[in-house]
Amino acid sequence: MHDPRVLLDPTTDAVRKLARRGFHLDVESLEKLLASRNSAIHRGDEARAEAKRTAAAVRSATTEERPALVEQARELKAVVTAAETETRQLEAQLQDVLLGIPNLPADELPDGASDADAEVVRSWGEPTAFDFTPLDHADLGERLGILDLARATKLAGPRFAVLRGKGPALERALARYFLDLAAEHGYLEFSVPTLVNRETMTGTGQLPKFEQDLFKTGVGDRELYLIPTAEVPLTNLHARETLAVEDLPLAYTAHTPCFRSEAGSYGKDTRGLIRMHEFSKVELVRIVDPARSREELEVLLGHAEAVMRGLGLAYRVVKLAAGDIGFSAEFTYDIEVWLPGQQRYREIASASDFGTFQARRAGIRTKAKDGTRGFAATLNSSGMPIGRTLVAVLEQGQQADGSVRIPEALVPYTGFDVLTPD
RNA sequence: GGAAGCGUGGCAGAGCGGCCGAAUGCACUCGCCUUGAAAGCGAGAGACCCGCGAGGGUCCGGGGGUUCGAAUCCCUCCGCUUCCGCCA
Repeated sequence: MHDPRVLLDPTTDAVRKLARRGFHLDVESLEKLLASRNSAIHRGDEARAEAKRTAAAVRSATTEERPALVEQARELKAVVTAAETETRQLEAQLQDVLLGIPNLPADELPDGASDADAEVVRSWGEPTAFDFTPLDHADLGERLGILDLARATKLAGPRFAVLRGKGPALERALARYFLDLAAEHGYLEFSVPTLVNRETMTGTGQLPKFEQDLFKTGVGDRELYLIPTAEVPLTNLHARETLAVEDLPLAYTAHTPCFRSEAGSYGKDTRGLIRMHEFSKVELVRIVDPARSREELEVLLGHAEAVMRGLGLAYRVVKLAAGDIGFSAEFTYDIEVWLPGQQRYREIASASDFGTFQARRAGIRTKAKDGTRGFAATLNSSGMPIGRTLVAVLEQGQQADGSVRIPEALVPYTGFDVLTPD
């Protein structure tokens, strides 16, 4: 969420920045709304101050003066109540408007609105060359007997997966490897709820605008949302808290299931494990001094890249286009892994700098030694999703005989170094 | 799910319906003292909102009510603790 005064300050250049992501900022109506809210607050404050003085006067008043003062106090109270009602309404309106305004994309991002407009920053590793026609992970998985998508559909519908045998073992190995790397990089591991309340979802920006992307559960009058990523609980751990600047950066990680409705992606990636309603992921979150957020993003990206390099997976890093970054982000790098089955790079992780946007929503405040107060900056990156990494491991590791070579770094976790067809 | 109790500042813990944003202690900040530290002494210090500022307002779990006036009274919701039941 933006500070409306900053947003309306011409030097912020918000209108132009938001236009890059196709959002039209209605400056006039926002200004009007802000001004009327402020004047309602002011009016209420004035009347309340007067009412307090009058109430104090009642006490020392003589019996004759008393009735008139009491009457006056009653009238003032009516004014206060009216101003408060108006303030509440205007405040709610302002909140509605502000919660719907996306973050300002950084100027360094390329123009454009799709992944085709992303700018390649660097590539690592060679797209695997095969002297046979590589299979995609779905075929590989079925042949190896570790993946059963048909039965998953029977259980829950499309976009769910069943893994069997060495499949789940590999999943578990990946998760442990990711978590161990995260620990090496200084991340504190958490185990968090995967079902969270509305406020938490609002803090990181999933709500109110993207309700249709989430799964929701309800029992009686209770409503909880299934997290689409551990970013949500991890970032909100410090919601409505004040953090000492000298304690930053905080680096947190968690391995959780993630649930996404994938509304609006009908027909996309219908095959295999690329786009699931449920998948598991190790997430990395950093809560940092906003003055250092862009440097911290580089650090975070480095940690995510280390995972890919550790597994020996060919990948590239791209800078997303201004119109393609998420609602809450101001800068995003994607890591794209090479998928031989598709003969292209596919997104596997996003590393984003949210500036103070999420912190304002969630109320993650900072206090410096000299007493200066502000909001923290939040960052996050996958580090990595288990399913998509498994896809890459299978596809990049496949061999002519239909077996799959397991990356060396994983062998200590799996206890096997090759997957062979049943 | 049933019963009882409790929710006050970073923590602990006072608080007759007006003099309470709130005693006191600890922790904290700055001075003095000390070779240094501790102790001791002195001073200071809450958060949030509106305002260029002066200043004003809000906040004693949340919401509502009574009253000229509520941390204090009433209702309600939430949370915590203990006991019972149920369960992994």
